[in-house]
Amino acid sequence: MVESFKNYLALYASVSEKEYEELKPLIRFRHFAPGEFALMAGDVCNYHFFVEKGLLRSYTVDPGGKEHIIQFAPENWFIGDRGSYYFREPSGINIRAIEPTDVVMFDQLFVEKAMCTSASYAMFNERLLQNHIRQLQSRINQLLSASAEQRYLHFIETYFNLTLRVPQWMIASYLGVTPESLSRVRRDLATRNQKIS
Amino acid sequence: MVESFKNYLALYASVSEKEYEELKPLIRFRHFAPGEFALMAGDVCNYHFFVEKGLLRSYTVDPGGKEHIIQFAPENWFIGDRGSYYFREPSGINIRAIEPTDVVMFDQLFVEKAMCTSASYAMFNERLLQNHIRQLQSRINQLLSASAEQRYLHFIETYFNLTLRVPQWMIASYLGVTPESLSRVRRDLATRNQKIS
DNA sequence: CGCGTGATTGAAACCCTTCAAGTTTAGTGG
DNA sequence: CCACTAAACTTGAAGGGTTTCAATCACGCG
Repeated sequence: MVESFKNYLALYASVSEKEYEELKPLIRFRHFAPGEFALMAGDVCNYHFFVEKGLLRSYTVDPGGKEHIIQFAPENWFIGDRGSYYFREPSGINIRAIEPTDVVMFDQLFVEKAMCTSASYAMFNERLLQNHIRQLQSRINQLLSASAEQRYLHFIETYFNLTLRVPQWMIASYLGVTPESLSRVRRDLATRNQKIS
Repeated sequence: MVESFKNYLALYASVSEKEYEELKPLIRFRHFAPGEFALMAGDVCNYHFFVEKGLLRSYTVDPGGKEHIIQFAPENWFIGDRGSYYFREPSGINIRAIEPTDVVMFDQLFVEKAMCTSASYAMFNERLLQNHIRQLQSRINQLLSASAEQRYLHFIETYFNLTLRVPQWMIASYLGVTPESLSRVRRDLATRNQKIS
């Protein structure tokens, strides 16, 4: 067992070994095989997931049956549906494994306990929330203003390590374009770079 | 003075009259004329704004000089740039009055004091954050999946009262389409409704 | 090998934008 | 109260970026 969750909390939330041991009974470890669901749309999201190893994705399915990827979660990322989790509503999103994935699952009880146990955990939690908002905001901004090519360039710049692990059609879905369009964008970028050199 | 901020806090954050009086020295009242800036891109966002009367909007300006509206804030809404505010970074957004607007301005000190003074304020603040995330998420989802017409229908459904106060080109900007496109969408909707009746 | 999934390519269609007129509306000063 | 102006909204025609649909290619795996 790698226990990267422990290391992560120590590093970013200053949770000591002793504090972690207190909290450990409240968390659950689980494995997901590729394609397996961690959350199905319609269910209430009872857990947040921390990815120790592997890769998850969250996505919605529109009325036309098309998937739209909300987020990828590789190692040391959190994923879940805060809206559903916090307001106890059925979730509109699915969370599913891309690779074989080991996660830590934790719920509201854990968060409350952690905030009591470790003073810095509350601050960490706040920072997580604020950062999440910042990231969502920036994505909205991009969807409003950038072309397919600009979005793709921004994606590989920001998540370069993912481009090798995620099938291309999922990246297209994340960017809000069709797989065909992304393929053409990539071809045009490649031919343009050839001409330059 | 209407003091709708006081009423709002009493209603949603269970802040008593006495608690409010304690906090009042930390807030600032201000008026903005139409077109006036409450925050200019490049500055750090030092305050959150609560709109007592009037209407604000926040927007970004892309490299091509086009405006993209992030949010409208009518009476009893909060507006600000959480990212800039929390991480102390220069903001990328402008906040500006559409109508003559009275606001309450408050900063981190107010929030911290409020959380100490009123136990329920912390919960309220958390709910505000979570709700914000939920709303951003839903907007991303819509930008990924909905056509101009669907977005417009969703907008008038959700913010009907705003459609009468906000110029149409700003609604277009919020939806991520050109004013011309929105005009056509509206015409098509109108003629279609005529045929039905 | 053959199957399935993902990636690519082409051609046509579609939605939306752009640009360039008009038209309407609202506000201002005579 | 009207005339004038500027801004907002509308409309048309042309163009661009993306999608759609269909076919083909590439690859990994039972």
